[in-house]
Amino acid sequence: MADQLTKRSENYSQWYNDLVLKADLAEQSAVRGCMVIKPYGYAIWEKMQRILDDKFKATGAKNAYFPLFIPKSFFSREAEHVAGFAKECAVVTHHRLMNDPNGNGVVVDPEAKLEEELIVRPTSETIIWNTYKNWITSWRDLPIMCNQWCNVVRWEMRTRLFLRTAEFLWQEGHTAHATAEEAQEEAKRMVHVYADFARNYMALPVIIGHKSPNERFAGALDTLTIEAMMQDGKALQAGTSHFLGQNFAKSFDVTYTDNEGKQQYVWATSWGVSTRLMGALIMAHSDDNGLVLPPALAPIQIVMVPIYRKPEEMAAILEKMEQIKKKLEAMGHSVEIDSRDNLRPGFKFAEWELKGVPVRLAMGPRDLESGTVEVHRRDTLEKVTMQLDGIEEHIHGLLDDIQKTIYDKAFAFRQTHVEKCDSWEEFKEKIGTGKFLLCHWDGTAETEQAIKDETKATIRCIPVDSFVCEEEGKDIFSGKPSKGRVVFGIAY
RNA sequence: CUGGAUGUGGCGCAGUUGGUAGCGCACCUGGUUAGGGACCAGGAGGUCGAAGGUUCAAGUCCUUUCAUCCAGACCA
Repeated sequence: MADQLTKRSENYSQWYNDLVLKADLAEQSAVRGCMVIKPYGYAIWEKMQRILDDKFKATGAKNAYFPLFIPKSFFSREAEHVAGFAKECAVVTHHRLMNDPNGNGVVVDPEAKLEEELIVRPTSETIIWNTYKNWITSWRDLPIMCNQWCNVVRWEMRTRLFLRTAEFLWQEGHTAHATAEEAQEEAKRMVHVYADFARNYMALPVIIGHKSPNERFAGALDTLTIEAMMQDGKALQAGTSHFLGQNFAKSFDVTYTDNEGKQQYVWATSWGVSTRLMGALIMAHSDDNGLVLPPALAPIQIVMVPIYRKPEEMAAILEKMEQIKKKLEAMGHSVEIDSRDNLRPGFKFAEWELKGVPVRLAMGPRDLESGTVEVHRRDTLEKVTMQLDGIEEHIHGLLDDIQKTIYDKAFAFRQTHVEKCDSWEEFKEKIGTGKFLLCHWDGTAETEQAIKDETKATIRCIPVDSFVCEEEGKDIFSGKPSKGRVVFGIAY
């Protein structure tokens, strides 16, 4: 009996959850709101990490590591920042356990109360800026560009595998610059690094843009974002890069002496992407047969399934497969031969499809005789029988083609789900149907909030590289003058 | 925190008017199978989220509590 996924149309959330579980990516942990990332899921994350890390280093950033615990007092320094995170912080108050005098197991030792509570980092701006203070004295020390790969904790009320867990893995870059221009340039550069990664590796068309003041990172002067559209038409913020101005420098008193001998506050940026990217990957490309992984991120790019009756057949097929595998690996591809002999081919086909492996090769006695192999591509589910001769080159090209096809499909989907809208009535009707709407906005937080209250829609971004529309118009809600259109959507 | 629901072998579920647990999948053994999620036979595994109560007897009734899920508010 086929172990089918819930159809997408019925309940997208349920479908997504089933997908994550059944594709063996992750599961809910026994710890509230946390997630266990399983080896196959983690392999995807590792691949993402490796690619991103190389890109960061190419911009001059260096990896570092800062503490998990942040003294509570650090949070009181930057008012806006604490307001943004205060409601979702885990706090360490004690440092010791003891046996319960009443015999009820182990309890917290009341004697071991911390003088000052420690906050489990929800993000590291505060502790990093407290550290940067000691690293920066002269203009010659700048810029400083550090990135750290770590976990952070945000005590969310409702959690969702990969998209919003209490603890998640991410990368956070924190840079310090001598001038505002340089910092703004850095923030801009990093959002483009993210967009490039999303588009070329995740096969995810994203919109680059500025966040509206309401949606900005707590403590930022400007937040740049990449916004992706999922298959249900909802928006997912996939990465952000912030221009923090001098807010943190002033809060933590980080100054340098410029080349004229004057004391100046430094300018800051921070940028990050998280395991949420995996959620984006899953929701953007998967179908009812399971995951569809872009070859650039698939832990296994090619799987080979032998079909046989007798041991001699199996030996002969496996030998052929090993030859192909070697050649493919020499070309830089990851290959797996599924030689498990307790499972039938049909079962293996279904299982590897569920896991999203881009290309599957099947070879049986018939192929052995005719010198052929069956090539199946995950994205279109097409199957062709081909001559073995030159098969490696064909697969090499096929992987590129799959990568492109997945992107094109997601791109076409988004293009048909974005439209201009100039009537409030129309807006209310269409926004819930899984679309991004390009609308005029008067630039005020009040209007944005009013629209959100009434429709749940938020300004996903003020686009800068696609859907840019800087024409005069009237705000869709208030009717006040507007200088251009922004992207509205319902977000995850 | 508000509203709704659910907690029974690893997973998904059933359990009638209370009479101390059953099914499917998965698992183990043996055999037959193998080009789209195999079949037969045998086998192992739970004391029903937790605590308390009613009763001769509780998965089933009552009270309390905890946890999870869904929808809100919040968020990457």
